[in-house]
Amino acid sequence: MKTLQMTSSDRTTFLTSRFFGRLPCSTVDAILEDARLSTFKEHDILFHQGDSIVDVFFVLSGLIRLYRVGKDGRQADVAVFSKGEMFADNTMYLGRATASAEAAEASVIARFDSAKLRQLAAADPDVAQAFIEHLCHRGKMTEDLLAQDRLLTATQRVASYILSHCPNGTATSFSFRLPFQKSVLAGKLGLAPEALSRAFSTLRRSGVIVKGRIIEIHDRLALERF
Amino acid sequence: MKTLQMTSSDRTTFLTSRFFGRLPCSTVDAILEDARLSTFKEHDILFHQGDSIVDVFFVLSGLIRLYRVGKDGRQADVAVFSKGEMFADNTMYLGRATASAEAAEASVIARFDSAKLRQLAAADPDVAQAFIEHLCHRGKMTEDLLAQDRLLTATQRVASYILSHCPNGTATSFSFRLPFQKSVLAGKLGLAPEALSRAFSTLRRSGVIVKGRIIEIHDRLALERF
DNA sequence: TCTAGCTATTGACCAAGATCAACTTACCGA
DNA sequence: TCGGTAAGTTGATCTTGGTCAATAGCTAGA
Repeated sequence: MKTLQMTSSDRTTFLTSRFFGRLPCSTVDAILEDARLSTFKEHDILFHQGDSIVDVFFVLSGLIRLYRVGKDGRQADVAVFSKGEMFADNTMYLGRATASAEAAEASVIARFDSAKLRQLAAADPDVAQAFIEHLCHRGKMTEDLLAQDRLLTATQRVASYILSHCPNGTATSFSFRLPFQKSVLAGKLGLAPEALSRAFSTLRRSGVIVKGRIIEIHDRLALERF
Repeated sequence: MKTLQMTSSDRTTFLTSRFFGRLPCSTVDAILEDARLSTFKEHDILFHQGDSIVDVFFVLSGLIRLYRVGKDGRQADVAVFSKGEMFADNTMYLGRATASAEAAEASVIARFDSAKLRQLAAADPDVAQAFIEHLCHRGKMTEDLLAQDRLLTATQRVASYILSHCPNGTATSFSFRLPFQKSVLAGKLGLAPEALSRAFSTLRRSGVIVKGRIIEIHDRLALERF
């Protein structure tokens, strides 16, 4: 882990993010003054489930996965965060990490002091609002995963994920590049990597072609029928 | 649905709840002035997934389940709320219901105007903090369910639920009464009712005896081994 | 260019839980 | 007290996805 200086590109990442983007620049500046940047190598652990956490984290680049560990050592992902996303903000109030955090790729992470942010949230309604909105959104993402796990088959979950990357408009074919390894997508969707692979294989008959990280959809309507 | 007056017992329910309990009485009084109470019969729908919601809801008595509906009409519970719990507060900021709400038992529900609560949260840091803490807690509950679904078998999930009702202390045997029908517990744990029944049957060999809604645990340590 | 290691795919097998059906138990109202 | 209905249990079968192993493909470094 190495300490870094913030670049103007980093600053842009903050300003265009969900949390910071709705705050006045002066407030953002005040918060960013306190930012401490670190790099993490792939597989580095940021914190463990149950740890006392005194920081809030933000992804400047790379990928972070949150996971819980079962008694038998197996891991289950509960969230994945990419560039521009804040995480572990719930620990400002819960105090302890609800899951472990690991860098799924080499990452640059900014950290902010929880106590200072709590004070700022108490003093500035805009900051409190930003947290409330962020937590509402985060909660919906988790609820989405729970509902999908409970309602959909593996293939339907993959189809749904693909459709969520469909550009707006009426195009029936499109392609996109997976922003991470397939094993990370498998974890996010609550599947074993083999099951993800089989789901892609099943979707091949519905016009989904996988070339490494590139996913080509030849018939969007066929996907929507899953 | 019938409109009701608030009783002193209702007021106590508010004051001892997670959300209201941490607020000054003057703030609680201001919020409760706006409360509108209604009764719902079992199976009454409060709102549907996707509805525009302009209220925040609170359970004074009874039981509310939030569920999502799949394309095939199947339902998956994503949360269950009992007396003293607030729900659909995320719609203050998301605007639309992320799930449908149904009374799982005859219920008395208080409703509060979202716009007024948003204004109050913007004006009063204590109210904003109460929402933030409530959303953090709520998010952890959802993450708990997601992680359990992904990590545990049906029997382990039931064992875990039972252990969460274990009184503090060193007693190795105890009993408690399920606060709702078993079919509601099944939904909450993401199981078919038959699967819940089989899990209880499996746990019989580990000292768990089911008598209607009464669950008797004869060997807590055996349960902890699941 | 080649080799080693990592990622992903495919095959085979097995376990868990859903689904459907039938039966039992419990509760409520007449 | 009796009958009807709802809740819960149990059996059988099927589907889905996990696990383990082997293989293929891809990438990076020498």
